[in-house]
Order: sequence, then structure tokens, then C-alpha cells
Amino acid sequence: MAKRDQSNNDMLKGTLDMMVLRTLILGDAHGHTIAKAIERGSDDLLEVEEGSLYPALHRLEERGWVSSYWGVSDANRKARFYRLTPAGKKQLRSEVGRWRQMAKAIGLVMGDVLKEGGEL
Amino acid sequence: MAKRDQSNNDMLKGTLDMMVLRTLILGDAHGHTIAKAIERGSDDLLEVEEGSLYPALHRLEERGWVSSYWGVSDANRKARFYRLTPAGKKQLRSEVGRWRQMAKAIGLVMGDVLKEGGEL
DNA sequence: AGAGCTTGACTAGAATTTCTAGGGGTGGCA
DNA sequence: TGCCACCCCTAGAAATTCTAGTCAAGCTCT
Repeated sequence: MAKRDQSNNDMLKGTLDMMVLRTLILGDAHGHTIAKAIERGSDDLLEVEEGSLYPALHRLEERGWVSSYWGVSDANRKARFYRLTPAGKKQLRSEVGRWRQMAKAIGLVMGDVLKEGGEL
Repeated sequence: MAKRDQSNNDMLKGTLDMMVLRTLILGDAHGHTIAKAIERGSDDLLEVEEGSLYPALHRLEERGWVSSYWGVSDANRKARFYRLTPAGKKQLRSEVGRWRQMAKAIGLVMGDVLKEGGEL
């Protein structure tokens, strides 16, 4: 499958949960679907590993941000669907706010270095 | 000292090194100075804990991105100064590229949700 | 019917980074 | 003298992600 490279890891720490919650706004979905949605949604810039996704899903459920149930996928296979709870929606709002702040703060610190023509 | 709240952690994972390297472009500096520079540079949105900074500095030196030497600070105290190495500059360029991509990818995935008037 | 591919869920263990919560030492000033 | 600001450091815990698998069932082709 040739992973893009290791550009992914590290920097998306803490953003996976946010992206999963965001994806579920569009409707219930199961793991496989969520991963593909995020990957395609990012123009394939991101790669979602199962080993990260499933623990994340379980984490989110444990905290009450999502609920789950067994169902049948489009491909007629048994699949566990996840649904965003009201608490999850609230959490998403909160995480989006934090992300906006972080991105802003980092932009401030990095300054010109981050701009397209940033001299380095 | 009343930390802002826990908004910091999590999401800036992997960005501390980048910000430290960026700060050193402006000239050699020691830990205390670097922390203050990042905090003030982010309009106090970020808080740099010593327990994160010093290990980061040692990590960067171990990898050859920075070199260090003992000196005397402006306040006339013994302090360990850090200097960006050529390899560190290269690393910074690489991390900046990764950050740009990450920010772009997340923007794509989040879509409207991230925009100022994002309906949620 | 059997082989093999695809979909789909899951987990143990390692790796990494950050935070918590401390411990020091020194210089300047009231 | 006492205290505060400056400055360095670390052990251990916490949290997330990745590596590298396992397992199962449906589909398709021969």
C-alpha cells in the first residue's frame, strides 16, 4: 500500500478525535468508512491507520462522545456503526475552538517562516 | 502561576521542536529565554513548561539540530546557550513543510466547521 | 467446492512526547 | 538576612499513535 512516508505521525496528535467527530456529523458510519472519508477528504494527505482509529473510536465511546451499534455495511458485511451524541457535538465545538487557537498561536510564533515565500 | 487551562497540551504535540528551532533562527538563546520568546510570541496563547522544554532541548542536541555551550545570561547568571546548526536549519525547513501540509489537510477535512461562522 | 481477495473489527506492545512535581543553585535587592 | 527571579535538570506518569499482527465472513472466479 506504500504509505506516503512518515510525514503523518507526530503532528496530527490530538486531531484524530476531532476529525472523527467531524466526519460523523455527516451521518452514522463505521470504522472503515470513517478512515476512507478522512483520507479522501484530505486529498490523501492524511493516512488513517486502523491501529490508531479503532482505539480512538473506543476512547470516544467510553467518554460518551459517540454511541455505537452493530449493523450491516453497504458491502453487506457486519460492521459497527458509530453515531455522534449531543455531548460529542459539544466536544467537537470545543476541539474546533482549541484547534483554531493553536493554529493561530503557531502562526504567530512562526511568523514569516510559515508564509509561502518564507525565507529560510 | 495559574496555567491558562489544559487547552495547551495534546494539540501542540510535535510542534514544540519546530518552534524552538524557529526561535533560534533569531540568534543563540538559553532555555528560559526560548520559553519566554515562544510564550510572548504567541500572544501568551501558548505556555512552555520547563519539563517539556529541557527534554526537548536535549533531544534536539542529541539529534544534531542544535549545539550548546555555557555562557552568562543578560541577568548575569550562568546559562546554557543553544545555537541552531546547519542540520537544524534543514530540519526546520522540513518541519515547516510538514506543518503546512498538516494544517492544509486538516482544513480540508474540517471544511466549513472550521470557518469563523461555521454552523455546528 | 475451494482458493483467494476484500471488507471489517480488534489488540498487545513499543515508541514518542508532554506533563507533574519535584530538586538544585545563584544574584540582586529590600 | 531573607526572598524572589532567574536558570538548569530529572524521574515517573499519562496519553496518543504506530507496528504488526490476528480473526472472521462475504464475494468471485475457476
